[in-house]
Amino acid sequence: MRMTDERKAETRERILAAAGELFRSQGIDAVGVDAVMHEAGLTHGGFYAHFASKEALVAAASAAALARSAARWERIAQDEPPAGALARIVGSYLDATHVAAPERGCVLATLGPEVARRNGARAAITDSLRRMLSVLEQCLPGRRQRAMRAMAMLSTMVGAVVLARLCDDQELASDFLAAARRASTVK
Amino acid sequence: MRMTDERKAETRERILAAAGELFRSQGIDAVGVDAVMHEAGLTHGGFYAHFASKEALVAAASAAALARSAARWERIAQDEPPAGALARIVGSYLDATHVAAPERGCVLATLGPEVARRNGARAAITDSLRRMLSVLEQCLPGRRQRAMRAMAMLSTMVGAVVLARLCDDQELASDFLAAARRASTVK
DNA sequence: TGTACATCAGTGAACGCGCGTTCACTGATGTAC
DNA sequence: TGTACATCAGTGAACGCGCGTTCACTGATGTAC
Repeated sequence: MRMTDERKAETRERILAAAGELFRSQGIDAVGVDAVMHEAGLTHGGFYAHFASKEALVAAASAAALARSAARWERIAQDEPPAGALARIVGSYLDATHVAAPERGCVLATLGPEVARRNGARAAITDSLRRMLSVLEQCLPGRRQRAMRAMAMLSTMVGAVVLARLCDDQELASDFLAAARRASTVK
Repeated sequence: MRMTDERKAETRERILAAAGELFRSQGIDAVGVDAVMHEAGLTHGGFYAHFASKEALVAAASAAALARSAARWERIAQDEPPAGALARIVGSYLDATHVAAPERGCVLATLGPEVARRNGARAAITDSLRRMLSVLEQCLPGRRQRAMRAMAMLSTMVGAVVLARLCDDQELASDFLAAARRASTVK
């Protein structure tokens, strides 16, 4: 069944995508290698042709998933004027759709604490985290303390999504999003 | 070895405290019932005299740990005038000591996404979450939109601690804390 | 162009291990006489 | 007050199960002649 290098790379991407979705929706430790491979349409034994260990997959999948978010933000910032880009980024992040779909959502809010405990994964996402901060910084109005304001804004966004997902009460959840939106735009 | 009801309750508290620390520092799925019981100075078999299942422990330990935070905030708000209380609460939350000690830190930032995936635990912490919001609201200056501003502030605090723990770079981590402190006090 | 061989992504059975849970037990303590 | 019994928190061996990882294999495809 030998495939060309290109097809192998495609399979690897499929495994990464499956892992990214499953880890985000169920948590890293709750998802086994076999579940990831099954989701990717393969059997579990083939996993080690692509990754050295589950830890390596965790790092690669977290990094890939966050890199997608970073790339999307960068695309928005290139296509629109700063104020509009910022509104789009913040608006889509602090949205009930995002809260309801962790499997496709921001890794910072779905896996933040879990990734923070794993040195490999933590190191692997740092680059995307900086890229996201940089996009916010570029889009922010005014000149003073933009880096700091970008960090505070990202903190508010991540925290609001985490807290909205924690709420048993739908109304409280959407209040968290509204409050964070207000804090991020009125400024 | 029969103990009086009081001693049984003490043992239960010891199990809850051990679970609270271990879950927060290593993650819920990474900590087994036997590790919790060993940390509490007991053997694993006795666990089921206190809890119906690991899930029940997760809910009880998360709730107990967050309730401690809520009680501490309430005590501070009672002992000090609003502005001072707010500064103390925010200052100790957005502190490098807090970031460095997840095992004793706020459950929202250490286990937020993990608890959000578990219906039992999520329901169990809602009360403490509301109490914490209520304390912030009481301490906030001004009258307009206090509930909303309290939610945005808690979001910023939780997000900043999550992100500071994610940073591979110590300097970036303390920048997140400083940025969140600034956003929470300048207002 | 056709044939023989080498490659290696993916298969599926098997491994040791630690998990959550169960259970027969034990022995210190509370209760009844 | 002293003795016999009941209780049940805690012990430690055992259970079935799913985990991460290994490995002999297979067969479609690339390469050499």
